[in-house]
Amino acid sequence: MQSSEINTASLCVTCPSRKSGFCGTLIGSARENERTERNWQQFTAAPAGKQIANRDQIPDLVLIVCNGWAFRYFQLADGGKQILKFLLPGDILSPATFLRKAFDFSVKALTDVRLSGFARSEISARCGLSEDMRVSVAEAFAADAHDATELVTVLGRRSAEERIAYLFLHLIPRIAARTVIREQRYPLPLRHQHIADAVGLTPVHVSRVLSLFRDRGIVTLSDGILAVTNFPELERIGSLK
Amino acid sequence: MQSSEINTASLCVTCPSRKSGFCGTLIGSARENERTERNWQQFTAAPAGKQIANRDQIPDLVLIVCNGWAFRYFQLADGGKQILKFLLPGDILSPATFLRKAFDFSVKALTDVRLSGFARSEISARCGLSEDMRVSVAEAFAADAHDATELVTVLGRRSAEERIAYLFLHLIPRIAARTVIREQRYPLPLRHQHIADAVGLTPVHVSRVLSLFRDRGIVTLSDGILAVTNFPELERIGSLK
DNA sequence: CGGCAGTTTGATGTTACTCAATTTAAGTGG
DNA sequence: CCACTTAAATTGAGTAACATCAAACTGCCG
Repeated sequence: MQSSEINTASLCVTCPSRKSGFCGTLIGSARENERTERNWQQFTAAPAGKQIANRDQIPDLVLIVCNGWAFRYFQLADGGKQILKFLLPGDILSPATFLRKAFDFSVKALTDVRLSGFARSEISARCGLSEDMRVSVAEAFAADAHDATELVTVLGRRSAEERIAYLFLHLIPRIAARTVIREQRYPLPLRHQHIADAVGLTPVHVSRVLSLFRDRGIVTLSDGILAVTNFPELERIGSLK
Repeated sequence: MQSSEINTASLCVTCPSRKSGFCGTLIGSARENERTERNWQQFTAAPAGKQIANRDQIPDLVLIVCNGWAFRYFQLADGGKQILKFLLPGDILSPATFLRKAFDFSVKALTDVRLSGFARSEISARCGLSEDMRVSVAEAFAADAHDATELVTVLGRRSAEERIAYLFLHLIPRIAARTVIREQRYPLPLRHQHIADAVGLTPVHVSRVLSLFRDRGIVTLSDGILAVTNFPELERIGSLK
């Protein structure tokens, strides 16, 4: 089960999908690449569970996940969390960092992760030069906006089963774009608690729903592997349209 | 109770708040204004209840609400709606239209509204010229992202009372930026059904919660006026932090 | 006056939460 | 390899929150 990795030297080549990560035009024309390379920071490593970014922080770097999983979340006063998005290799921690803007959320490493960062000043400069760069930045915002629209709808209007099915359906293609999948088995390093925090349920109820899915032969989640046994049914339950 | 209005001729002047609407740099330097003016479309009027934009549609205009209220929503197959955001004068129907991208949602007029539109090609051209313009576009995305983060958190983790209190707290400053407010009475043209669709409840339950708020002397909503009688308590209930 | 849309209220049902106990899995040190 | 520990998952029982259904009530407009 090889996992993909993004590194500074070959970002465009290694990035699994132009649509899902911010890498399409980050490395621009050949002429400019030399300058670009120098502006990438060294890798930063973080162990599983470590908080990578804080709400209200204003970093000078636009950070990207190179390896491993992380997640954006909003911390509640009562100790609860709402997970906003799971971050896979190629994902930007926060598009808001393109501007000189504070994070709206915190970010935590889910597995061990490595990050790379790019100076915001460099991005801004490039936006002045290249239409592709501007579009690329805007696309990053637009992709997040799209996800947010769907997530709001799911949380506002769908049942527990539908929420969890939606989460899986949303993650499956993103995982598949980054690893070789055999026999519909997707690596998914989530605890029940993470799923609960992502879809607005309790871990206890997540367990019950997953048991149901298992008994009905739809999906099985164990040992960090999501095995899909009845995709059409999963889609019927979790699809928004 | 005068209501504010945005019009083509004096967008910068009339717009109530640079932060809440997209108008800060839409009209750029004096030198360029003449060209800009010509590119604004005539007003478009829509009666209350009319659908203004469809999901999956790709318009050539970036549309802005000039007058009245509208809302973005996601239509479900089962007839349900999820309202994503209420649009007040100065708000862009969808930042995604800056790119050549389909709407992620539909938009409907809540009251009678007037709209104005700007050719996307014009915006793109200006992005090439002006740093302010680029920032302005990015700010529009970032503002929506911020709202979405909070809304997801509210829907995922808070009770009915908290959701409704949050909605009011979120709307109050936006209304105040656009009308003169006396005695804590805010014009709010929402039916219970709209509130329900916005925060993921049924209109029946919205009615019960509003009765509670009224009985406890927190807020009263009737005749399209939201009268706030105990703001600190409302804030205690609806605040996210 | 009648009709309609929206709100309110009551009774009942369902979903998902809470609390608590039990099981399973994964280490860890002997 | 085996006790011991600890985190996570499962299961059951009771409860709270919100939905659903239905009926009555209100204001408004023709």
